[in-house]
Amino acid sequence: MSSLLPVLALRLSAAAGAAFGTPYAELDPELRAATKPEFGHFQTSLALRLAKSLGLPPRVIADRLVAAAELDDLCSLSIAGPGFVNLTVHPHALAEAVNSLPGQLPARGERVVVDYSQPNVAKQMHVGHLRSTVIGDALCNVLAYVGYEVVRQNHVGDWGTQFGMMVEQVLFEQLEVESLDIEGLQQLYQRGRKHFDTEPAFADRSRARVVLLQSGDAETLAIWAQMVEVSLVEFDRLYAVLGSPLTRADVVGESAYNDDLPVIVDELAAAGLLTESEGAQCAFLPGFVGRDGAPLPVIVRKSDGGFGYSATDLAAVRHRVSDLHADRIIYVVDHRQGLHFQQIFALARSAGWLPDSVPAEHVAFGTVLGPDGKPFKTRDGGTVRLAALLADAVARSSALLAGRDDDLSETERLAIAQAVGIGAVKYADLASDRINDYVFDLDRMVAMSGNTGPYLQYAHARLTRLLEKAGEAPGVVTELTEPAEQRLALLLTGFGDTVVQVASSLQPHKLCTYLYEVASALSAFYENCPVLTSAGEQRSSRLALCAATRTVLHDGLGLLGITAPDSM
RNA sequence: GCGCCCGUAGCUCAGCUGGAUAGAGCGUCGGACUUCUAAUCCGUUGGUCGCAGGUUCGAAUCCUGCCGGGCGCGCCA
Repeated sequence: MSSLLPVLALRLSAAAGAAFGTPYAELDPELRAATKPEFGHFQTSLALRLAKSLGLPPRVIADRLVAAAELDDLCSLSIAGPGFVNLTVHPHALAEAVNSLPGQLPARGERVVVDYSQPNVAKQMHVGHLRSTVIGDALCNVLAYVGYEVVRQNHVGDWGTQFGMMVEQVLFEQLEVESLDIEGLQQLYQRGRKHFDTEPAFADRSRARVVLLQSGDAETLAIWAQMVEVSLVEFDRLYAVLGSPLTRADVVGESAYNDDLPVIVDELAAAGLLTESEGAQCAFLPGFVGRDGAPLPVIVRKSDGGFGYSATDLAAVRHRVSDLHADRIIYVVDHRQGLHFQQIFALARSAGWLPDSVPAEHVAFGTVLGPDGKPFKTRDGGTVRLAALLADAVARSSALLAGRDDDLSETERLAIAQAVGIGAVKYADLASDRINDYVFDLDRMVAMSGNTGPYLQYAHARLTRLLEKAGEAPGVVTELTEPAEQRLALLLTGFGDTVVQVASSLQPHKLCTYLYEVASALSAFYENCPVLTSAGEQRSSRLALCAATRTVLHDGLGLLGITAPDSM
């Protein structure tokens, strides 16, 4: 017994069954955290909801429920208001629950494939990639925690017509690609684009070069591979700065599906799902309409014979189910691609590549906005480089750190500034519901008060210091007398349920909200309950409570992909 | 035109598998440092939950219709 709520809910269901007949034991009592301290720790409105079907006044039902409940060992029950049943957990049961907080759940024998980050070769990573990477990392951690085997897939944009143009420009300029960095590649792209638009002969050569690339011409592939390499070096660098576990082993770029694309089209055609329309091979699915109510196609093969991005996405779905044996597929991609994924999932199911037993979910997220409330851009309208953004954040936290008088070494200070700056950005990205847009505001992100990363990190650092000073290893929680310590203990027991909920709803902000509540409860505890200056059993019990809180904060931040330094 | 998403305190956001007087933070104002790290804490101020109907014993939450905003709707991904 460790997570209180499920146990209490089960017992209440049993009580309903005993009092009103077996079928009622199936009812979820919908046990919730009490809305007010005077209502105890949990509350249920079960009696109110049963009033109609039982034909009895709610309070009578509540009376019988309480009489039938066998909960004396865990909590006391009371009836209040129109018929709410309030549960107040006994301190010893609460203490026991804190002492046996569950960790990572056992393997469930299911594999989840998570597609996220998706940077593009020859382009600087920007804020859009930040969101996908940060949210994707957090979800991978959470899914692993609840027992999934997580397979990361970084669907890097490394294929397509623009690479024909870029290779052609490299040859034209007689460049050594190895000498370029990511910025050099991006500028090369811009020169190539201009060249393409102004010189028809070059445009023709570029188109021919795409064919060479896709058919495996050695010289073309070599130049392309160098551009990919330069880009991956940069991605690796940024993942390191971000603290993302993504590696090259997770990169399965668009190019990886090149050989599958004809097969995709053939299989769709064989299944009778393709129609030629305006020279393109299209799948028209029921329920998808565009402007003027016209049927909306999924274009798998373009009129010029090339494959559309939908073909690549379909190949990826197929690969993930049949080769990677995914039991669940997740795409962390911005909300504007919602319709696209609806189409891909529907078509993949029609084609038999995606069985009904495998859920496919588009984890959509909103746009990062600038101070003007419009999509985040530099002053001249350019893309904000992720590298610059992160450097700014670290500089900001570093400046705050510099204002403190402590005895940290320069390396320690740097490491903390890094953890706080990056943590601040990540937390801000995760703290509100991902579907909402948010304004990128560094001042707010690095603030030490409010629902921010630094605030949580600070709570963790204080606890670490306190436990170091204690001079004894924390034992177990034995007494919880003060309301502040009960409230904190109660919250700690909700950690596991919160993580399970996030694994299901794929909403990391629920974990943020929970951790913030823990940190707030810790503050109240801190104010009201002296730890180091208390004595005897009270001291050791409070130390144990602090240790448990520190673990929850540390692990919770870890699930969010945020480092929790031991001092700040 | 059709579709998806959003609209809660001055600002930024929780709450929305319906449940007791709608919660935080920031900001305002006022307090607490020979610190369990004041990068903190406590108090104060503040809301027609976009509008109108409907379902219900009960609606910020569910349904319908509006209003306002964002995004999407065939060969970019």
